[in-house]
Amino acid sequence: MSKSPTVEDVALRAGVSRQTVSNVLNSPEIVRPATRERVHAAIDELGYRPLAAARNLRTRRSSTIGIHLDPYAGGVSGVVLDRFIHALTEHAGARGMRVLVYAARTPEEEIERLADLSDSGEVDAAIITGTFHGDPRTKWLVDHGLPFVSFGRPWGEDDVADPAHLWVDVDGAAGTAQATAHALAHAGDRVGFLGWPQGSGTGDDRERGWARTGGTQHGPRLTAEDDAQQAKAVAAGVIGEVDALVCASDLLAIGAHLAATEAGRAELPIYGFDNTPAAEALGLSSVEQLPEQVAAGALELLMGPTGSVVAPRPADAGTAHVLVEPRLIVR
Amino acid sequence: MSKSPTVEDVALRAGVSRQTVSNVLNSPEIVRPATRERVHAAIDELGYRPLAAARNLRTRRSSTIGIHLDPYAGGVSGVVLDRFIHALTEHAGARGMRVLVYAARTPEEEIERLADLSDSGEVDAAIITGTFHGDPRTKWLVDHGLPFVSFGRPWGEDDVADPAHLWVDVDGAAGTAQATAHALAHAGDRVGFLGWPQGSGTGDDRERGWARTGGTQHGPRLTAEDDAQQAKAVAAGVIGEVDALVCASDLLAIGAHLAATEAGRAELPIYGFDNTPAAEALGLSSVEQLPEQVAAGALELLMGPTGSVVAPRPADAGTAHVLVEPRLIVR
DNA sequence: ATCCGGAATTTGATCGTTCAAATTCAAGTG
DNA sequence: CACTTGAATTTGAACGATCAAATTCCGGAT
Repeated sequence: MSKSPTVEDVALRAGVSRQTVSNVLNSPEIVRPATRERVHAAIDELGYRPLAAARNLRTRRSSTIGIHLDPYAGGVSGVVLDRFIHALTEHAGARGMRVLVYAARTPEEEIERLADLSDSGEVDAAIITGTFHGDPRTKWLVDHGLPFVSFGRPWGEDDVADPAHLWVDVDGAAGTAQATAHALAHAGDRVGFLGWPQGSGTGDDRERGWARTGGTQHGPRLTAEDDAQQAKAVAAGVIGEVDALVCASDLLAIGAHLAATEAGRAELPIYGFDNTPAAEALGLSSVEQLPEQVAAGALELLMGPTGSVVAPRPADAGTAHVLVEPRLIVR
Repeated sequence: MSKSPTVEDVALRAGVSRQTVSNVLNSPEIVRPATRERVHAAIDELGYRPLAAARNLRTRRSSTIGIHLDPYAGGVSGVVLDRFIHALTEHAGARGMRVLVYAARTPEEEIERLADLSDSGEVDAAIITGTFHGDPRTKWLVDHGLPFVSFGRPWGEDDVADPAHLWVDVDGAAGTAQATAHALAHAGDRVGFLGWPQGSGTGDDRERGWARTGGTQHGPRLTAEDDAQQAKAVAAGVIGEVDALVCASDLLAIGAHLAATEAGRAELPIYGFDNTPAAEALGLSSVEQLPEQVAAGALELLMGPTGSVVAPRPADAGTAHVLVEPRLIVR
């Protein structure tokens, strides 16, 4: 295995200078077409690829985005994050970006990782997930000057009119609203809601969609932790009194489904959230988050509509976020 | 934001030379303790971190491992890969390695990505998943000289005595054997097996565990594609004739569970594989793959028991693989 | 006092790329 | 034909770290 060719080797072969080769790769439009072709030919013949480290050193850019990998919590919803990361990787690749994953178990540890990656220049930007009100990570990132987008809005403030930073999210209320409307149209008036205990931004948001679509008028509102057995127990009490149940997560929906089945009402329409493989396997309707669109939105906020370098959009009112409308999958 | 300090700044501050600072970071043992402390103090005061690009350029190493991210196939088993990647990221971090993910939809596209990452020096090694007999990726990797480990053995040859490359895997047969033994001990003699159509290395391996533990003697052997509805249909025919069902995947197990429930035998012991959240939610027993151990094994093959640079173990007979014994989770 | 040898530290060179400035080229103008 | 102008191309320097070789330091033997 001989050592790989450098820009100099290509230049020699094409009868031009280093810089012209570099220009062909980075600013093709300023190179005369005939020259450009000659250089391309040389590149192909030698199988040349720029060494990332050298380029990164000179340009002080890594063209890499860091993203946190949640510890396995046992919850169903990890799937959404996984699909998001996958979509992000694909979109990033199309824009000449790479995706580096890092692990951390606490927000503090995550800040330490981010400091590593940022100061050593390994990432140009980060994407954080599962933000909450008063999240130390967002403050640190803003102070530190590392461009970033959060998947999940910065609950607590008016995050649309006065955003603290860039964010992407799924419009949970719109999702449960779709589910509720579908239930009202096809199942009956008594549409209940099974959600999480109050206080989580995401959960409250999803409940809002049900409430504003008329759910409160006829159906009960139940609460359980995100656990199938607990959901089953809670749901069991109302199976006879509802025509349908809208749930804040697939896990809750599975619990409700188990309760319905035991009560002999297996056909009771139940709507989950996240459209996980489990919901699909059980034949439950579910709200699909469309992680692909979220990923595209995140990159757009970080890099502009078509750019191939990180150039975050300013966090101005109304334009600092992407809110994706989810889609109900009926089964 | 002033520009970040370099090794020179630290040296100046500590009253030593560049190289000594470098030595403190890379070969602390050759630096006199007093000097070492002085340098460390300077590093802390300035908040210095080595610039990865510069180091990578000089050392011709990236300390990064590339791993493929599967496209979302809709299957339950993605969870295992996700947990594997998470564990890999944690272990890698502890050894000073980073994990870069890349996306590809076909083996050919994956080879193209690997060529990119390898030739541009962005990764020092790769981990590929879902290998099959005659996989073009392994041949390419071997020819190209990029160190790698496959998650999944190179089915087809005698991969233990005459391994073509390094690999890690979970002992599927051992897993179904555990499940079968448990069923025989607690449920009854008639233990059936619900697997995939013959021909997939993984599936055949899992069936083998059931067969060799005595399953064939008393229970039926069924086949379905990895789809809950199909599994349900197939299982429905034998619910009355078995005391337990061992399945090749959680998705099959869910299908079987649905069939059992409809037939009024909801309590029929059913064993899945992968221990996905869905199985947990439904209260099904399942074989847990222990992706954490697989990840540790992969790194050990690539970097030795404690090393912090990529130095793959030679692919010799008997020592070129790590086969993890899975664990049955009883519910 | 001088010399020796290993440990500790410093110096000079280099990795491959792109930036910034300088140079050459080609076409048009007076 | 010399002269301008803008486009195309080349040259020299720099990014920040580590390697390899050279140098200094220091205690012990002569």
